[in-house]
Amino acid sequence: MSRARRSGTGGKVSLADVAACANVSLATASRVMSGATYPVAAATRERVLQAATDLSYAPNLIARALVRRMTNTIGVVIGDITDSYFAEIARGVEDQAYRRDFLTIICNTDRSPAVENAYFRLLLDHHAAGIIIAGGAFPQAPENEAFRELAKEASRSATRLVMLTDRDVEAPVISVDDRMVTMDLTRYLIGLGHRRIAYVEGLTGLSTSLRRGEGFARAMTEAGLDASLRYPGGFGIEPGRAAAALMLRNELPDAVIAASDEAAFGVLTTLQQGGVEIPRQVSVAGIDDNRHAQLFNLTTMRLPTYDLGAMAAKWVIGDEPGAPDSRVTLPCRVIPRGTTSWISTADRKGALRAG
Amino acid sequence: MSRARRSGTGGKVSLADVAACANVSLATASRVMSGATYPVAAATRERVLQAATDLSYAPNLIARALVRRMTNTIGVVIGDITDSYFAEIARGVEDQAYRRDFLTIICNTDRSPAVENAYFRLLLDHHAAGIIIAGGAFPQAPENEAFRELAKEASRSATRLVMLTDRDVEAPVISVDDRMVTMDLTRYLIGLGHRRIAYVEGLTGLSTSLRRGEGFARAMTEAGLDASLRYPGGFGIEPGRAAAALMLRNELPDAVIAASDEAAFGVLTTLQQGGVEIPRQVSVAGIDDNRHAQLFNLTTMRLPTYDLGAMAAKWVIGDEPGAPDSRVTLPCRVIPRGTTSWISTADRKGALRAG
DNA sequence: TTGTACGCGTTATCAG
DNA sequence: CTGATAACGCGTACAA
Repeated sequence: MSRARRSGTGGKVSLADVAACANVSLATASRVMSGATYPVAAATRERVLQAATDLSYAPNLIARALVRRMTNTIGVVIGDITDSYFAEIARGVEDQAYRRDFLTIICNTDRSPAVENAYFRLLLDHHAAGIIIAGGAFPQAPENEAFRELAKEASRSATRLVMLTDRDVEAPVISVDDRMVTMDLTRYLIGLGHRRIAYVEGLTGLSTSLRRGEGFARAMTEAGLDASLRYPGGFGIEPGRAAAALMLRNELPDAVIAASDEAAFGVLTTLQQGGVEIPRQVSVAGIDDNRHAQLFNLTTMRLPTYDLGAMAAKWVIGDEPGAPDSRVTLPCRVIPRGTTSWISTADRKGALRAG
Repeated sequence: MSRARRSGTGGKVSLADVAACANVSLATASRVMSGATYPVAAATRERVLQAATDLSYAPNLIARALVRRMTNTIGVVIGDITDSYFAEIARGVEDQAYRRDFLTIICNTDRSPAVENAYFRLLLDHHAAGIIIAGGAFPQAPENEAFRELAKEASRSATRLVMLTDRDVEAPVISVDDRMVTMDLTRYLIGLGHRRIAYVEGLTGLSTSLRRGEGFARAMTEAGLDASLRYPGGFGIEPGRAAAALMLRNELPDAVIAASDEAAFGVLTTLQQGGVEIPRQVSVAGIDDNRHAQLFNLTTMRLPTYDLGAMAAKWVIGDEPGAPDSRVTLPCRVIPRGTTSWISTADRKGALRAG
C-alpha cells in the first residue's frame, strides 16, 4: 500500500512493485529480472517483463551487490591518468568492462605507495569485483608490507586481483619483459652501427626503471661496449630535457635511448634546439609508442598498454580468472621511424674511439 | 555465536563484531563508526574505536550505501580518456573525489549518444553520488530525448548532476565560452597583422564545434576580413594533417587556427614537412594548451580543463550543489608561443589582397 | 547517553 | 514451476 502511494511520486520503483503489478511473488520477479537461468513459465516471465517495462523498472544495483557481496565495478590503480601510458591501460580495461555492464573506477596514486594502499583499501571495502594494479613497485618502500597484507585480504575475499607489473604478491601478473624491452632496443641501435649510446633512466627507485636499466647495460656489455653513459631521468618530458642539456655540454653520443617516449621527446626537442640534427648527428629512441611518437616520427619500442588493461579486465570479470601464480608476458617490438638511422661514416670516428 | 566462529576465518568482521567486542549495542557502534556527530560518551566511543582497530574492522560500503541510498562514487562521462582533454578533466574530478574518500568512475562514450545514455542509466542504477557529463552535445541526435529523460530521473533522485557543456537540461553547467575562445584567438592573430586566416573545424555536429566556428567567423567579419577559409576537421591529429595537405596545394594562408591542439599539431608538422617555415610563412595556433603544446612551442588558448573537472566534483560532493539553473563560465586566455609571429612585410602583399 | 527494532531492495533457501 | 521468508550489513526513528 505504501508502495502504491509511492509509485505516483518520484520514488524509484522496486522489484516489489513489479511483482505486484505482474501478480507474482517477489521471488519469481527476481528470478526473471536477475537474468538467472531459472525455470520460469514463459507466460509469467512475459508478464513480469511487461510489468517491468510498464513501470520502467531499474534494478537497484546496490541492493543486489549487498546480497551478492560484490559490486559490478572494477578498480584500476594507476600512476596518473593524464599520462598516456596509464590512459591506454585504463581504456583497455574500460572497453572490456563496458561490454559486461561493469563500471571502471580509476585511482591515481601519483606513484605514492601510501595513496596506492589507501585506494586498495577503499576498493576492497567497496567490494569491487576486481582490482588491477598498474603502478610499478618501489622495492624499498615501507608501505610494501601493508600492500602485501591488502593483497592477502583480497585473496580471502571474492574480489579478483591482477598485477600489471610484478609486485611480489600472490596474484596473477600480466606484464612485459622490461629487461628485454631495452635489450632489444639497444641491440637495434647497435645494429645500426652506433657505439656510444647514452641512456636516460626512468624514475628512480621503480623496479621497472631498474630492469630497463639492466637491459640496456646487458645489451651494451654483451656487444663489448661501454654502458656507463647514463643520465638520471624520469618518465616525463623535463627529465629528457635536462639530460639533453647535459649532453650538449659534452661530446655528443651516437644515439640516446630514453626510458619513455615523453623523455625522448624532451631529448629530441632540446637537442634540436641546441642545433643538433636528428638523426644525422644523433639517433634518438623512446619506449612506449604513445600517440605522439608518430608525430615526432620517433623510433620507439611499442608496449602493449591497451592489451595489458584489456587482458587484465578479462581475467577479472571473465569466467576464468588468472591463477594466483600465473604470469603472462606480452610481446613488444621495435617501431623504426625517422629519429634513428645508420650512423654516418663521418661521425664514426668518435664512435670508434669510444668503442 | 556464528559470528564468533566466523571471526577466525577469512570472513570480514562486521559492525556487530565490533559492537560485541566493545560491549555496546549495534546502534552505538554504528554511531561512532559512521562518523556522525552523534552524542556518544567519550569513554564508550574510545572502547568502540579500540575494538574496531583490534578487529581491523572495515565498514561495508555497500551496506552503508543501501541504507543511505547513495554510494560514495562519482561518475564522469567523457569522450575518451586517452584524449588528454578528457584526461585532465577526469584528473580534476579524481583529485577532489579522493580527498573525500569518493571513487571516480570513468565512462568513455567515444562520442556516441547511445553509449552516453547507457552509462547514464548505469550510473543512476548504481546510485552514484554524482554524475558529471563532459561530452559535448549533438543537437541533432535522436538520443537527446532519452538523455533529457535520464536527467529528469536524476533530478528526482539524490544523485547530483553537473554538465561541463550546455546540454539543454535542468542541471547546473560549468563550462567555457567556446564562442569567445575562438574570437579571442582570432583577434589575437588579426592583431599580429594576419589577414588571410584559415580555420580547421572541430568535429562535425558537435555544438562545441559550432560555437567555435561562430566565434572565428564573428571575429573575422567584425574586422572586415573574409571568414570563408574553412577546412573540415575534427579534434584529432589526422584532420589537421588533411587540412594542411589541402593548404599546401593552394595559396598558403597567413595563419591557421585549429579547433584543438592535436589538430594544430597535425597542421604544424604537415606544413613543415611540406617545406613551410613556421611561423615565418604561416602562423599556427591551437585550442586547449595540452601537455604537448609546450613541446611544439604552440601558441594556443588555454582551457581550464582540470578546473572544470575539479569544480564539478566539488558541486557534486560538496556541501553546496550548484543550482539547477546555475551556469558558471571559466576564463580562458591566449598563450603566445613560437608558432605565431607578426606577419613579415614581405608576405604582407597576399594578405592585403585578401583583406 | 544508550539500546531495540525496523527498513533499505535484492537474492537465495527452502517448502509447496 | 512458484511462493514465503530469511539473510546481507548498516543507519536511524523511537523508546528507555
